[in-house]
Amino acid sequence: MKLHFHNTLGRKLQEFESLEPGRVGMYCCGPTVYHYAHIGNLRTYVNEDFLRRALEYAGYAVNHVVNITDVGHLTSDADDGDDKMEKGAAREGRTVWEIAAHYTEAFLRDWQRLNLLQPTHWPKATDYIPQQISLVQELESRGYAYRTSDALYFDTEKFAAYGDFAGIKMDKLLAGVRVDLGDKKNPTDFALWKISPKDKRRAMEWESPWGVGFPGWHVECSAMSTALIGKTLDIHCGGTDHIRVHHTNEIAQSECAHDGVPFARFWLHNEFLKTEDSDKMSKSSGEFLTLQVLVDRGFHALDYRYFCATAHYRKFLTFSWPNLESARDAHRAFRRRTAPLVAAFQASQVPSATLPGDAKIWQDRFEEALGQDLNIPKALGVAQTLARETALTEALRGRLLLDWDRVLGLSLEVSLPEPEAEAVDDDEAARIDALVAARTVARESKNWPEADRIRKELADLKVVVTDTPTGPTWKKA
RNA sequence: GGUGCCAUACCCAAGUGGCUAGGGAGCGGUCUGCAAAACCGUCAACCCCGGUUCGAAUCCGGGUGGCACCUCCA
Repeated sequence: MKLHFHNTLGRKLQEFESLEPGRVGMYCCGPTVYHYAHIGNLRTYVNEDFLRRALEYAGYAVNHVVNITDVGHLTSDADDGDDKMEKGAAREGRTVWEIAAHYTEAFLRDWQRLNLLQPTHWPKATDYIPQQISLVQELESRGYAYRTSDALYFDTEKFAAYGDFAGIKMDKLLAGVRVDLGDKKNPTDFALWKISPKDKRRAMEWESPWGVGFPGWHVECSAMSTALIGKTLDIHCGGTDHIRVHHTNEIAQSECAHDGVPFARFWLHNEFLKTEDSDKMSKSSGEFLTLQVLVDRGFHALDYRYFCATAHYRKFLTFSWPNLESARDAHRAFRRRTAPLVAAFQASQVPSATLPGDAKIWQDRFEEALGQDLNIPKALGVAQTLARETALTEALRGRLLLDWDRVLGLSLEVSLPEPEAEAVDDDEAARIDALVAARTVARESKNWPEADRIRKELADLKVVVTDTPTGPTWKKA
């Protein structure tokens, strides 16, 4: 099975090949844990999970690294700006370490609820300070760094290919008036190590050859990816917003420190989730939606996962409640349709070695979609169509769907828990049970008007009765 | 100002030169007393104007509208 990805490096579709046969080193930029992740952040991790799963589906062993940024960097590359972690701590009256622990935990909980596979490594930036310092030392010894009063900066002029990745035309950028140079030599120069002012203590700071301070915000990704994967990554992922500054700087740092060894071979960038009024979701603009808010509104986390699967990762996806509801309905119907098929396969005990020819065609269609720049919406369409394709036996369809679910990650083999029903006290439950029993009596004597009258009465109590082969069930609406 | 992206039916959304994408909603039906679910059927689109071509949603030019990045961001 062949995989093709749109590589930001070169901006074109390219057949994927790993450096080492059968093995993939994949680094994905993770969260800064100063606040909850919003559903826009999470879209990226869901898409990266589809990628991870598609690679494993294709037979690769994936060394998957997602960093946890628990050290504050400044809110800008210039000298001013606040530290996000310290800001979070001030906001909540806690220490930065408490903030990091709390939001890391919340993040991992979302990760699990979305059924995202655990990365091979979850490195924390603060656990890799020595590696970051030595990376900066490499750069300094090779002449790529210079000192100012407050920091050690990377001199982007020394890296000829600096603007290539993002398509920045350096001469035009220089004409820009929005960049305050401060002590920097070039507007694109960025801090490798920030030195704490003599008279001020920071919550997080470390000794270094340049004085007590903290690493620049691009350094951690370079240092940790090298430590855990190697100098050259097969795949590096992130949001489109990172192309311009973060990833451009990661490339500069890494390749200069490693004497030109290419930093990453494939760059995949996720497009944003937008809200209806065309804003991207952003924490800095105030209100934002978390996964918990969706859950509180009665959605299952996997409804959101399905929602993400309906759009290609390089396209904007517009969030609105009706759009999410539509995806939820599609998701629930899909599960109801596939559950009997999966059950039929599990009961059939068919040896799963070879696939009959007519099933092979479906398999090929699904894999082809994955291979076309990870076209999950198309793959999902194939799955939806197969679920209704009666030319294949139920067991065979169940077998294919279960196999494909290794990529879709919807946990089709288990049923989704019912949404939290409104709490009902014992007295009320007893009254409802009595009414339902009375209705059953009426139905048994075919007294339909009476049965319907009771259904109506229950409806007034916000109770919905559903008749099943094993008798009626009810739930509070 | 610089760079780039997008426009597909009621809604979401695939599609990159000929081959029914898919889903949700709606409508009609089958089946269950009714309801729910399921199943079947149905509906409809390629922003505008030119061009290339036997053939264009798809390629090219122009226009209009929307958006993103260039400051922390997924």
